Amino acid sequence: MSQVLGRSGGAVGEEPALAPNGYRDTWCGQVLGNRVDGEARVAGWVNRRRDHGGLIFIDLRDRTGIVQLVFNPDTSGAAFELAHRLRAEDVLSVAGTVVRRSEDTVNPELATGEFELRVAEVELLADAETPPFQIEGYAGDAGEDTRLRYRYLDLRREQMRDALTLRHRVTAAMREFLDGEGFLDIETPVLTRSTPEGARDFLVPSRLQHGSFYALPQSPQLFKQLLMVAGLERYYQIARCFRDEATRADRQAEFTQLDIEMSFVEVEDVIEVNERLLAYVFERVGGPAIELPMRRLAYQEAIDRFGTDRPDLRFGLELVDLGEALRETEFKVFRSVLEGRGSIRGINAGRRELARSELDGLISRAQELGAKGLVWAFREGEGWRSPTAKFLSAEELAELNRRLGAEEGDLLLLVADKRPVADAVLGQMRLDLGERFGLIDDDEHRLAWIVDWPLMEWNEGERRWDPMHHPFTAPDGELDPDDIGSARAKAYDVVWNGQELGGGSIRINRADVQEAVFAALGIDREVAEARFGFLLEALRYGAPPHGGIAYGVDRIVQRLSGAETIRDVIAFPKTASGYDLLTGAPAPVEDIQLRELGISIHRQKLAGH
RNA sequence: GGGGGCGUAGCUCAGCUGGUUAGAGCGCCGGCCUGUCACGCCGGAGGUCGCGGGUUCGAGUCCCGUCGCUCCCGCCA
Repeated sequence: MSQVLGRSGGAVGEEPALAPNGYRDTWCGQVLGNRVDGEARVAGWVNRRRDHGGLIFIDLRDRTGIVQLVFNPDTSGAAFELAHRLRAEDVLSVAGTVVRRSEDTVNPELATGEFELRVAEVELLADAETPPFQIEGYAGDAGEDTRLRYRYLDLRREQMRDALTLRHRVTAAMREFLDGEGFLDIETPVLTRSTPEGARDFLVPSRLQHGSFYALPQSPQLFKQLLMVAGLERYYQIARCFRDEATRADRQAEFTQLDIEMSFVEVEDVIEVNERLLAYVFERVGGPAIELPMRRLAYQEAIDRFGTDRPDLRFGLELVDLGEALRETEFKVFRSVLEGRGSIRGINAGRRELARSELDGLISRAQELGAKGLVWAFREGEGWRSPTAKFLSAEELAELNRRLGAEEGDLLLLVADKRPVADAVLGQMRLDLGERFGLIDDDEHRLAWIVDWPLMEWNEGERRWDPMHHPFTAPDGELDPDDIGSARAKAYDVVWNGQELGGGSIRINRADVQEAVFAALGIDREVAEARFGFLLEALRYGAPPHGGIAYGVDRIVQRLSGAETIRDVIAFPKTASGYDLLTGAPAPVEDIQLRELGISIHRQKLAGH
């Protein structure tokens, strides 16, 4: 992933003024030009020591950067003696004279490289054991498990400081904007009620009610709706959320959302405020400029043209539906798919030359993605060069070429399968090919709203309707119980270069509509009352029309910083299997703690096999 | 839950079809060095080859199990 911010655009912003104290009166990274020949005191960590015998250089590091210290026995014998014993990561406070370096000793690589501090006085504030890895190594970073085990050392690295600084600037900009728009920052509970829908909950046992559990929130969804019922009108929260599901490069079980909710709004109102929010945040942190209003794309159009509900709009290679061209086909493979109400879809990948082995690679990739096969072809004259060409009539080939806009030499890829499979396969292959053929410009940024979502989707495995977003999303228009499949939702996602940044909806604000949606989802009245009775009840007491959105803060920062994984923008992340390698969590607890909670655990290992 | 990759010195890694005493760079320790900034030069220490079992005359290397890290699928309303 490319870095979106220029270095000057700055993960690290202008440093705030430093209140001088006994340890320091300026930052290491601050340009010392205005203090030349004056006294200065700085504090920080020994980044590197270069001992020349009669002269010792130390790079002193603090949050803002590095300054070179010079220890010369002619300046201070005592300081020189101490400097000789200093080692990496020792913590110092030093005072001395700011000196402009001579022309030939300037270090252009260093922000403070024109200056140095001639040390007269040094105090060793803390000494450090040899760190398990070099803070600024150049043989390659330490492995991630080592970095996480000693995260407090890993965070001393400039790259990590920059990531956390950027994260701060992003959340600060969010707060600035929302504060200016009249939103209230309100905290909601972390110990809450389990709602078995959606992801697996993290549970917290109750000591006072054995056998009962709190759940950690998957999102503040219901509480923010209650805040709207309560008349708070505009709410936001940078909220920690928890989902007990597998971790990924862009997913942690514990993550941060920017959660927003507004009253007396429709879809357009929410989108309008949020476009300005994103533009403001990006502008404040030096991210890409956002043109407003942002592009809108209906869900169905996104699926039709890109095979996904979060399309990367930076390049073409759009999907084309080819069923019409093959209605009468004799080719058995296509025919049986069409008769089974499947679809045949294709991509024109443009004029390419691929070896047979590369084409085979495309076929395996398609199969890996779930397709039974992949038809490849190159347009040649009026027809195709393709193993499949002989099964298709000249008219069919001509019509396929026309629909795909195929010109001489263009590579055509077709998938025949159930519609969702064909979409998923071609949608992903489109991304693969865009990358492979260099069609994606890293400096280009396309943000778009995906709107006009289906309200529900059919879950074939469970043979029931599931909500596309969540069960509190307002239907667009009346809900027809006999035609659930065509119900639309007042929902919207914002997508950036093929990644979902956030999503939301107008919520149901009437109890009868909420009950009808629960019924359509196959949640009967009693169950609905038991699980969501408090919401239904609140909706009966005068709930304003309301809606909102939630953003993945970690992902936004990851994207802005160009980090490979979400873990690189989280101070203390967990590993793929959910461990915190620094603290050792999760860990066994004392038996007495379990007894207090009324929990018994089978300790299999006590048998001692 | 499933599939792939990885695990060798403090760190990053090399180690061939199984074969004598397991190597490199950085770091660390000692010595020399007054303009380096990835300082340089000389010398040195440092290994349960993740762990357990098996095959073999012999295992870092092959097999089984297990633990950990990681990527992907499932999952993530």
